[in-house]
Amino acid sequence: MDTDAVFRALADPSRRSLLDSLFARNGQTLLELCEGLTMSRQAVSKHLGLLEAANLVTAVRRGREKLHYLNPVPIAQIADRWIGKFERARVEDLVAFKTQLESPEGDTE
Amino acid sequence: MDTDAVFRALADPSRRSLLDSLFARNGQTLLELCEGLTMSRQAVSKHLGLLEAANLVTAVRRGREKLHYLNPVPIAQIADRWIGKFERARVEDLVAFKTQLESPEGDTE
DNA sequence: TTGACAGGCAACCAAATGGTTGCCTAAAGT
DNA sequence: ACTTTAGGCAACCATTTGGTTGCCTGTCAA
Repeated sequence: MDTDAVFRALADPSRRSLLDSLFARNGQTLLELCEGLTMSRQAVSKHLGLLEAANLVTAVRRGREKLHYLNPVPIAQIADRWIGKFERARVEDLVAFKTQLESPEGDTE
Repeated sequence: MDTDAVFRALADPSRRSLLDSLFARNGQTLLELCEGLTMSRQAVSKHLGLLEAANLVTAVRRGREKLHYLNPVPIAQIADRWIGKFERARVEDLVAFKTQLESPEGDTE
């Protein structure tokens, strides 16, 4: 499990919004993921490649198209690393509270 | 809350090991954090600057030294973003299981 | 079988990043 | 007062990174 690949993959805003897109609708093709984006298909393809290498996205070929699925496991491992076992419940409640406070406004990223 | 700063701060292995160091012992000074590291003090200082800007580390000046503390909240927010409310329990159990399998060996990063 | 469509590969470019060195400020210790 | 110690600031350098364009492979439909 290559930890570094996960963090570097998450470092880019375009890749994060790709994950958001898959979180909203799982199993999209490359061209579907390109929709609404300004950059070229090849750019998106590269990003997906990094996300796959980091195991954040799993891809399945079906005929000539490729379906992409979000894999939440590496993300859960991040939280596991720096949040103490006993701290966890407290911090998660705090986060839920904060996001509820902020959500009425918007704040996408 | 600048999300991008958080992810970019986490993207670097040196910065992640700084967080590890603070997770092991909270409230360290710059020079303490430099111990055992190969890079220069200024490099570490820069890294800490990014971690502070991302709000992953909170620093308090005491006299001429500066104490650094790990803040787990932004990390919890990451998990919140891509792990569905109902998926969470399942994924966390899976991660706990996987890390238990891997832990006997070592695998530091 | 010919054309259109989904995607991959490689070369290339501008910008950001991690690191260095050198010098500066401020708080303690003697 | 002088020196040491903790840390900050700025300029600079090599490498990486995100993006582009151009071309190639494979699958489906007419």
